[in-house]
Amino acid sequence: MQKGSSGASTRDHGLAALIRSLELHDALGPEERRRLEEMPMRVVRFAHGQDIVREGRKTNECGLLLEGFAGRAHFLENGKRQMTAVHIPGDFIDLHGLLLKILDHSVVGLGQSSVAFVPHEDMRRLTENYPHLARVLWLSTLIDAAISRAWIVCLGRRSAEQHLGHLVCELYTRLHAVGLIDGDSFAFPVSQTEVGDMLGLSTVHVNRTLQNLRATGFLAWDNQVVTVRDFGALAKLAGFDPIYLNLFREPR
Amino acid sequence: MQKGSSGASTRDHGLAALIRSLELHDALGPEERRRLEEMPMRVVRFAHGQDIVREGRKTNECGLLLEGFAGRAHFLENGKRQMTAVHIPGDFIDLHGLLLKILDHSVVGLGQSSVAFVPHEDMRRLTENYPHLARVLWLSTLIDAAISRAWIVCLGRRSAEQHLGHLVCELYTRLHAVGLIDGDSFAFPVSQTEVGDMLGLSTVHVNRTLQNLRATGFLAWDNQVVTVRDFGALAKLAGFDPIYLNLFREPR
DNA sequence: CGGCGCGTTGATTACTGTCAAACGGTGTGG
DNA sequence: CCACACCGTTTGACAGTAATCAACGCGCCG
Repeated sequence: MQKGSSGASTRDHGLAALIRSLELHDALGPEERRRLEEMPMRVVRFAHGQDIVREGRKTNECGLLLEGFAGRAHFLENGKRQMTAVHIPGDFIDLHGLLLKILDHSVVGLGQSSVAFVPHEDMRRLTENYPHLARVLWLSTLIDAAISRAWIVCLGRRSAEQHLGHLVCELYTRLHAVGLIDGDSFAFPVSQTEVGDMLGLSTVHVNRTLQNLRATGFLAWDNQVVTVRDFGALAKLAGFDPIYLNLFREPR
Repeated sequence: MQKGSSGASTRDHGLAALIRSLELHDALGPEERRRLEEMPMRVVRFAHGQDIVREGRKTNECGLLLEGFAGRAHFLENGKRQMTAVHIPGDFIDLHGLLLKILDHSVVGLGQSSVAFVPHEDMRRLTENYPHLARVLWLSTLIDAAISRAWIVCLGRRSAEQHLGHLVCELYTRLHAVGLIDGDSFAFPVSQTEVGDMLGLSTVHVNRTLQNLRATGFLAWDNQVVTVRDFGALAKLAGFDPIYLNLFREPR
């Protein structure tokens, strides 16, 4: 873990990502926005694979992902690993730690990432004084939960091809919503082994499944860059319906 | 759906279940408890398999499960079904609907159940005026999310035997925490097909997996009654660690 | 040059789904 | 009271999916 030499620009950039991310679901008032901007935060950069938050630890800060990706990783007795979520810039990676106290999983960096840590007491004060902001933050954890349910459905009842396609659709849609899609592609700095940990598949099978998907022509995935050639067709193949991401503004 | 002829006793009983359930994680103040008890609610009974909340519907009430079980059910294009959670008495079954507005899944009754519906505006007022109570309610949705993550881990990386064992451990632990375990067993009024929809398995495979588990002697499961003969051994087999259920009181 | 991580391929094994059928209990109609 | 249909459980045979084991190629870096 390296202390962030990154100055105010990373901070401002990340804050903008958070606010944009929250405002996907409901507009914030100027006062709410100002309070968020005033939050004290400590920016830290992480290399690929580093633990951002470690399982079982009592935390006293919330991590806000500024750049890069992060995954929630659960480790089993037998050494296997299962990821349960992927976070993108603007996401709180452990907002649930604010109330859960002890986390049952780690959060690891995917690619180079930077995270702003905000003390729990500041978050707490914010939620106590600004009930609407508290609801929007609550909502963001509810959407995380909705994404978890979608993962359960994919794991339980979809084919490997559908599941991998669904993951791409999910990431594409979420990244697109916060303006992080470049043309029709995005960098996704993870190995096929790590994709396997997201989908609950072996590395070998991820490789073969990916080949099948590439053969459809709906997407390309090379050198850790994913290109969605035909989103509609991919979404149909994967049974992806973005409704669960709640990407519409509405008073909450 | 039948209107509840059930009088005040069902209501009081269910309210007690809610408060006991919330107080598993943090004590409530007398004022908070009183406010909860004053909530207007409409009690409705459901038969097995009935929809309690229907997918895609805009709701204006939250359902609080008073008696019986309920499952969150997602339906796929091909007619398959995957359940993503099981609720027990004292749980809000769609508290997330308060902020999500549109639900991406249905909630179906498992066994005969009764549900108290509370208008969103009352819930909203409660959370605005009582920030601590809001946090405890938020926490309850975070624990639901933690349970979802555990399901993902089971689906992705555990054997069918472990997964089924984990489900039994989860239910046993949660029911025990609210005093709903009778001796060392509990009624679980679902068919093996429905268990399959929880575990992402076919009915036939549920049957065979269950036989394997019965053969260990750690549990019995007959006539929809589950008996846990050796919880420690079952938990070890299933890799079950109750930490994620947050069953300890702490200021939140 | 040699080691290493990652992607890829082939062969084999294990797990799980599907199809089909039988069994037992329950409720209904004759 | 019995015949029958229905539902859930159970069993067997078979097919399909995914894990495992092993090996190879390629690019990168010391």
